[in-house]
Amino acid sequence: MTIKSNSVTIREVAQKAGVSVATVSRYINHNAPISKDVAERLKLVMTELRYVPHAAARQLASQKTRVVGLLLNTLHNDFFVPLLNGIEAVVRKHEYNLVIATYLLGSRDMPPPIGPHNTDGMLVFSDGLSDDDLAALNDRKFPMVLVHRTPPDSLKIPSVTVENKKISFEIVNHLIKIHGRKHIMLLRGPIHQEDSYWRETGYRSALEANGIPFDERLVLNGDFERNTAYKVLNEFITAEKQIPFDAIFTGDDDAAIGVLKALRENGCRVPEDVSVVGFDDLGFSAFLTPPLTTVSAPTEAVGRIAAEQLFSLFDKQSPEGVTLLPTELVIRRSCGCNK
Amino acid sequence: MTIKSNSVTIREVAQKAGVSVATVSRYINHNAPISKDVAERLKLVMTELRYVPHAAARQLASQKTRVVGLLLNTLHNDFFVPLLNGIEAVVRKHEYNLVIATYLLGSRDMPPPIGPHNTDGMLVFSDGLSDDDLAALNDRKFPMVLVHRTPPDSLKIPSVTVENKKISFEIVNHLIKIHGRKHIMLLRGPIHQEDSYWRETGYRSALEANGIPFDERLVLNGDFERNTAYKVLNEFITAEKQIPFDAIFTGDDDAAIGVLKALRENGCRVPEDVSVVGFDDLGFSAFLTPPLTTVSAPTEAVGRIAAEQLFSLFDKQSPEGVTLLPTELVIRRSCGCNK
DNA sequence: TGCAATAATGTAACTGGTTACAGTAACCGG
DNA sequence: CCGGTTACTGTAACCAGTTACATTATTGCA
Repeated sequence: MTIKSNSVTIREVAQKAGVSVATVSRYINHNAPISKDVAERLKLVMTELRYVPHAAARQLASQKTRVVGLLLNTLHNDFFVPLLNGIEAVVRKHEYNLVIATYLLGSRDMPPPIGPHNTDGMLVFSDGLSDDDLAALNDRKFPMVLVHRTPPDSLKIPSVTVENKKISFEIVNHLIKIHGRKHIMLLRGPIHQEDSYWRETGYRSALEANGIPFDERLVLNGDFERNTAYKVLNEFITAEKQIPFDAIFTGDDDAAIGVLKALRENGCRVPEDVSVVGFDDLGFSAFLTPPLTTVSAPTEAVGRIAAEQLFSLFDKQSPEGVTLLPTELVIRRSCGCNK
Repeated sequence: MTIKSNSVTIREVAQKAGVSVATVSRYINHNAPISKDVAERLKLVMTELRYVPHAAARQLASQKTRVVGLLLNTLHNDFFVPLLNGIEAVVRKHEYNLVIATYLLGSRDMPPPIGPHNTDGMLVFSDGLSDDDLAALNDRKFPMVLVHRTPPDSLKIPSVTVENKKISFEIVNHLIKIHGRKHIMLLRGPIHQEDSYWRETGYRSALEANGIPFDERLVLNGDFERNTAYKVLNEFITAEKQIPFDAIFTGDDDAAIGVLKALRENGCRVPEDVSVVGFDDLGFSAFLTPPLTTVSAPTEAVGRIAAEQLFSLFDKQSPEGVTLLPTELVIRRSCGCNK
């Protein structure tokens, strides 16, 4: 390429200030004493020349990218707004950069877009990475923190997530005990997704505890996404042979929106005919029609804590195992209560 | 530093495959012919060694980062979910990485976290950057596309945003003409923010067209954020001297949530006592209590198109000026209509 | 006063790729 | 059979920083 980089280099700064490049580098990184007048001179020269160190050169020489990655499988959920906010705030505080990438598990032909080659460590959300990839990176001592996922047994990777099972038991139990619901549908999240798994487990144990047989036909497969939720439920309702149901545990609030839409369009009243409950307590959930009974999850805190743990890994601190943040029931009107 | 980088280098690959590093590089970049058997050998060796090129080294040598940046002032709005999705999809398609950073205009002491030193170009959302910074970067021919903001007169930077004024006129006009509202409050977005400005302009012209005097006291300052909206409106309502109002144009749907909360808590019925209308038509807006009358904006398309324009700038294509995407009225129940 | 520790700075090797330049071998039309 | 392409490959300079090592000046303390 013949395009000359028009950016100012450290050597120009050094020359103009009458010092060596090493001194300039030390000044930039504050990692060695610099005499006061040299420091002042450098400060002047650097602002005058509008010098900004070339990131790639720094990264190559120092073997540090000052970048953390966030690997997801999707961004299609309002859930990610608080999560991102938590993460971004911490990353910014540490003066790092944040790279976001989605990586679908299907795409095994190409390597993940982020990893040791371009970040110092990363946050892996849910199924952003396969167990194998996780193990390979862990072998190379690449700093990682899992978010909404616990590590495979053999790997010691810190993990931050929320309590799913007990609270799912509670919310389903609430539908049964308080509202007398007996035909409770479960709208699952993605298969094999961990939150989805534990929420289902809680759901099943609530049924069992109340002597209600588990009915496979009342389990729908969603993906924590409102459009899918709408489509799946709509198909279910308009199917030929009707299976009666009187409540839906939607798995997450975003899907609840799709569920409410499908119910409304099919003339089902919420909560009179069908109770609906969600999970996450997103910002809008209190304002839905009707206000959504759900589980409040500290999503921003999850992001914040996960990011903090990643930075503590950078400082060679020991991993903290699984951090399970508490969740709590938020009773509103969509279950049948009349707050 | 004594920590040896444990990553595989191009030289190891070259040696193991019995070729020179130049050949390996050419194979990686597909920019020169490679004999078939060498290509096959390299493919094998690279997967066997799990070789991933060192991003910083590539960047330094090629003067390309393969990274695009997105600079925002905040992430606190569900609006950003579709925007991010649009952007991310395009970035991924081009096999680039996406860096996200928030940069508050107040922080003039430190330079923006992303720029020519670590990206090939960037998307600047709204007030993510000052006019001065914009001009400086533009002088250096740094590729940029503005999102939800038009460039200062003197700068030719492509810009992608949505039509605000005409549609704001229409929605306020609707409140007046159809519902007979006369004391319409405006909950502004951030001062000096462009969407906010044009929405206000549309609001004012609708008042004027209907012979309703503009009343400064009915203008509240928000920031397109639900908590602020709640706080500001709540203070207004509970203030000592009451100023009557019968409608609110909230400026955006996320703020509408805060507005609905404040109204509900103060015993105002929507839409009986007060009409509420928003802007953006976020995923949840159809499901609020009551369903929100709003303006649908093609936010995902904005992200997609802006990103595409950035990539076309990389190819030295000419900028496209201001791209103004159409918006349309979405009438639901919160204005008083009874769909 | 002498000697070690510390402060401040410079020289140059090194990071892991890309690519200009050069060179060899095979191919091709006349 | 010959000069000109074309296909393929290698050598080594270069990108813009960091840092080990060396050097000199200064300070502290016995």
